[in-house]
Amino acid sequence: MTSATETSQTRRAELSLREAIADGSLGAGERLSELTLTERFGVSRTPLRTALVRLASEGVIEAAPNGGYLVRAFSTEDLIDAIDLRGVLEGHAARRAAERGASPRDLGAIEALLVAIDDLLVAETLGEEAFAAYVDLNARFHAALIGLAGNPTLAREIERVQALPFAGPSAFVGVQARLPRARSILIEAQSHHRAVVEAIREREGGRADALMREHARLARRNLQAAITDRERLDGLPGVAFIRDAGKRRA
Amino acid sequence: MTSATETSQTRRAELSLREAIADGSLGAGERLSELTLTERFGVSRTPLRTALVRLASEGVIEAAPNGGYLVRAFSTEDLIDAIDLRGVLEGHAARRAAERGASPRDLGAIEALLVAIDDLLVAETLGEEAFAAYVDLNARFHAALIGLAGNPTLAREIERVQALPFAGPSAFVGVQARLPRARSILIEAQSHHRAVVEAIREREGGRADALMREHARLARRNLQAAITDRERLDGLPGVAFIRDAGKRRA
DNA sequence: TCGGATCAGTATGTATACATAGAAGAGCCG
DNA sequence: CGGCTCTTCTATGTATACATACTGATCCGA
Repeated sequence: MTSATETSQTRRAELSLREAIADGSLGAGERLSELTLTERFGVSRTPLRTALVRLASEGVIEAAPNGGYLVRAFSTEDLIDAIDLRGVLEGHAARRAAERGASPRDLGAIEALLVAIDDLLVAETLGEEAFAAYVDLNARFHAALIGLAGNPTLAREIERVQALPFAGPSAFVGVQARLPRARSILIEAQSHHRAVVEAIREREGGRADALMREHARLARRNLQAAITDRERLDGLPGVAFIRDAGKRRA
Repeated sequence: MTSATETSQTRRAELSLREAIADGSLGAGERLSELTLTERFGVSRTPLRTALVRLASEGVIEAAPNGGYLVRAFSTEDLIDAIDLRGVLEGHAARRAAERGASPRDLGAIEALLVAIDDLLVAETLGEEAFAAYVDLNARFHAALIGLAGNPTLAREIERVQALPFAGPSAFVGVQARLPRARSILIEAQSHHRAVVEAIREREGGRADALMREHARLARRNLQAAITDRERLDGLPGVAFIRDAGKRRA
């Protein structure tokens, strides 16, 4: 293998495709021309098609009826559904973690993440880098929480739902960076984090479940705030997806 | 296109592969040789590889670290996790259906399925064909129920979880065909069906949720019965998957 | 002028050729 | 006799060639 880049062509095609869709340079509903994409990404059709099949099975793109693929368009309702679904799945993960019990070591690791997030939030205002750090820590917290459930199947499904960028744990936190009450929303989120860890420690499964569902509603709230203030959105990751898809199955 | 079979090579490869895995002729953990499969299925490597990528993204097979694919091996715990996950997702679907309300027309359609199932269960003993009819009606009931939630994202995820054959709505009902209390278990399942439709009609979201979770436990009970009576299993769909996968991620 | 049909261009689905990396076996050395 | 290494072979990942089906436009006829 050419150790120059040390990455397979398929991976390159997949990452390039994901990026192009996430940043909106391939817009929602747009038809994907294989030939165009091959020269744009510098790979041949074979690895590109592999990437297309993968993204299609994730739901980021969809197969057109008469061949080819389209960038999937999501309606506002679709986004809400996906966010709620994440809440349900993470809620179940938290419940299972509480029921089966977490080791002091695992609890310690996750609490260390909470302390790190606290450290970020003591500042009065949060700059770009602080937000980036928050997004990173938040993602790690959620991953750790899911790990506590000890259920690889569940973890896999959550990962899949999050493959839709707007459904990730930090979806639309970027909205908060441009809102005056940014910090207060993050503080509320962190409050949920602390409470769910406590619930897991105390083996309160129902409470842990409810907390994570409510936690997902924060993302939904951000989404709705963003919709009412549409111009605020430009350039935010995941925004490229928001376009009312024509028909919604009844 | 060759109208002889009127089906794409990719679809043929995918179906053949699924079937070979489900019936156990490709056993859990087995390495998949592309060349062997191409001549076995009568397709070339390109559509076969497309099918492999698809099944890998579904979790039926997995990519080997150094290239190629393996039939995925599932431990008993994995099966339980998948069944529980289905319960959580279907429970959420039922809850949403109850909360948003179902039209009399939709409720009528789903109740017609219940009546059809009732008709099957009045017989004292159930033959092979009655079981087949039950499996079909049961699958349609579950599909209709999920449809009532009006959430395509959720429906899609449930479909994905069920792609693991042992997690489908009728998983391990075949076990019941060989158990003395076969009919009584089906009657209990049907009781759940009726109750959940009633809960949806009465907009009792929490009840509907709990019922579907409990309903999934029936499959789990069947699974456990099957495990204790392992020899009873042979030839059952989904059984080919049961093989304790070596390590389970902590 | 509008509708339809035919034809050209193009894109996708499929097959196959090629290169490289991993695996297996044989031979050599200790 | 055992272990290590080299070689050969095979399988996968990638590139490309080919065939067919769809898309679009243009031309003809009503």
